[in-house]
Amino acid sequence: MDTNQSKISDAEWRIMEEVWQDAPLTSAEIIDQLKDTTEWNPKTIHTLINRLVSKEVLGVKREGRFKQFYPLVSAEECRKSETTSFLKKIFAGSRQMFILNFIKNENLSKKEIEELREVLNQKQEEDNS
Amino acid sequence: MDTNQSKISDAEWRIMEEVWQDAPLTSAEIIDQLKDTTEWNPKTIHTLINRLVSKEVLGVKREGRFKQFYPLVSAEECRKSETTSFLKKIFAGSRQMFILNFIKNENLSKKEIEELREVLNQKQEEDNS
DNA sequence: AATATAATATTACGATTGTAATATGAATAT
DNA sequence: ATATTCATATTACAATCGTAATATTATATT
Repeated sequence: MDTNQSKISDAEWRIMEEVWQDAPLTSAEIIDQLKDTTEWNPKTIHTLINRLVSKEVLGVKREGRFKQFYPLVSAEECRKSETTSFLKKIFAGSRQMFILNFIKNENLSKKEIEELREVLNQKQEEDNS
Repeated sequence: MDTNQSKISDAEWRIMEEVWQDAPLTSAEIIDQLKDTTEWNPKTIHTLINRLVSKEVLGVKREGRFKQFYPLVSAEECRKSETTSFLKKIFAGSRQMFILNFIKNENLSKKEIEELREVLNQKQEEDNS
């Protein structure tokens, strides 16, 4: 089992966010989206897109004179696998250790804590049904 | 403010774990520790140690004919900063989004959920005092 | 049709990372 | 004292990443 297939780099991840949010997109559209939130040169964005295609994370279909890009992997999947590597590296793979640490250290707001308790309650009910 | 100073790579992180756990250590000791859990060539471990020294994450003191290495940054700090970059990349910096997702997706065991609720309760009491 | 522009492809280049090999200097064994 | 071994230092090398520049091809304009 290949746990760590082609990872998505930090910069590439920004591209994927746009595509996940609103696919399919042409490179021009992606570039346009990222105009506001990054300082990247369009050439750079092209490079990133192409790398994602090579990694088989982005799919391409030609639509007339343009190419359109769409995700080949879901954001969910990717987040999950990134979370797993993160936990493995930083918290020896222990979710428990991580989450306790997280709650302790990240000073969550009252509201955040409330919300968390909510979710946990629900979760627990599910389990008991 | 430099948010993202010299990061510790995946492989380097394994070295740091040993040193955090039981410093100071000589390179021979580090190598010995890692014998069980990795397949790394001792040369590789030396390289990693030296890089950590360059990054000023490991300190060195000469003890007679040996060098001893000790952490210059705490595990806490490092975990925290890694957590921050992770959240920034994967969950647009949103702790809330992350943790909800985490609880939903990671199927935590009953026991884990219990424990979580415990911690949250305590946290909430602290806040209310 | 010729030229300008826009889309796509190819190439570049230094930094970091994983993974060492080689070289040197110091200490131990014979 | 010399040879061997161990600690440390220097060098290597391909893959990935951030950050593009240049080249080519296809379309739109005049």
